[in-house]
Amino acid sequence: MHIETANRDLAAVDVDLGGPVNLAITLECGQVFRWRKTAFPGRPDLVVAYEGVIPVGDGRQLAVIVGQDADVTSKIVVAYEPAHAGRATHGSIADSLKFYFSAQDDVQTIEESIRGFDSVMSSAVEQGHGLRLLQQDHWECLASFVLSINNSIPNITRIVENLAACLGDPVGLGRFSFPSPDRIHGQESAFLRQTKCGFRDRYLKDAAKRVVAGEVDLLALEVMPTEEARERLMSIRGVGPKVADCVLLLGYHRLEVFPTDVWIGRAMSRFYLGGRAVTPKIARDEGMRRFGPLAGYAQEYLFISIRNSPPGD
DNA sequence: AAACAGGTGCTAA
DNA sequence: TTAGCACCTGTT
Repeated sequence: MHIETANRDLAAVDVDLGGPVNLAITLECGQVFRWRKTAFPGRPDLVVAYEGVIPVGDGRQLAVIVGQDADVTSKIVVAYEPAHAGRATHGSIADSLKFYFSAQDDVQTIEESIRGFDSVMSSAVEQGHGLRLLQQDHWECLASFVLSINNSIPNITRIVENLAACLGDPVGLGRFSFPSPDRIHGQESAFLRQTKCGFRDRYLKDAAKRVVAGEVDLLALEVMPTEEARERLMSIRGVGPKVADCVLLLGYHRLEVFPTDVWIGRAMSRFYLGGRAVTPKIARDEGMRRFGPLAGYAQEYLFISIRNSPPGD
């Protein structure tokens, strides 16, 4: 398919993920920081649309617009600028999207299983229906969650976008790639501060340095046992238990991990630990024990649920 | 405009 | 082992 608009030439491809997807929930739940709400050009029927940047193989990135109609189905439509697609073909771009959106996850079954735990999770799944845990680029995920330390989602988004604009390459739609570790490692701290990353500049640089030096081999982590990979990630300054768990879940699709931030801590305390204040470690252990191999999805539903109705509301 | 939100590293008990 | 503090930016 082909779309002509006033100032750009877009190609479009339909993608079926084989199970429900809700783009708004998936792209705005805080697992990823590169997507913005937009209008899908020439397709007023696609009332939900987001513009972002995804990996398309060989370390290349491409700006895309993804859209869906008002219903939560398994179908999305993807548009991109062919001029920026490089060697990626129509078909390979569709495949890249299937991978990114974890088409291999049977989310229908996952939702049913987690619903079955109790009324808390049943309500949480209802609110998060169509959520998909993504499979993001390893480095972008690691860097993004280093930037998430003691920071809010709008702020993280702003910094990531600044980094791309300052140090990335054009990937279409006026967007820029997320800069590689060596690009970031080469920058002065004073320069990085311009992106508003604040005190996280040295953490970001340490992460970049360790990756460039091969001391943290992001590809090798793929085949490492989760606990070992976690320890390796935590050897980076600025990567503690929460950031490591986010990278394992969202960059390596280790669905058994249960990242525990203050919100999840509150949720676990309120719903499962008798309301008493608990350490993040206790909350995490309880989450992993309860939800086992589905802990990652459970965590995200819980996050959506607790943020919809915070304690003391 | 002062208070607040948010993980991690570091130092002190 | 853990408690308490500093770190930066943006919002209320």
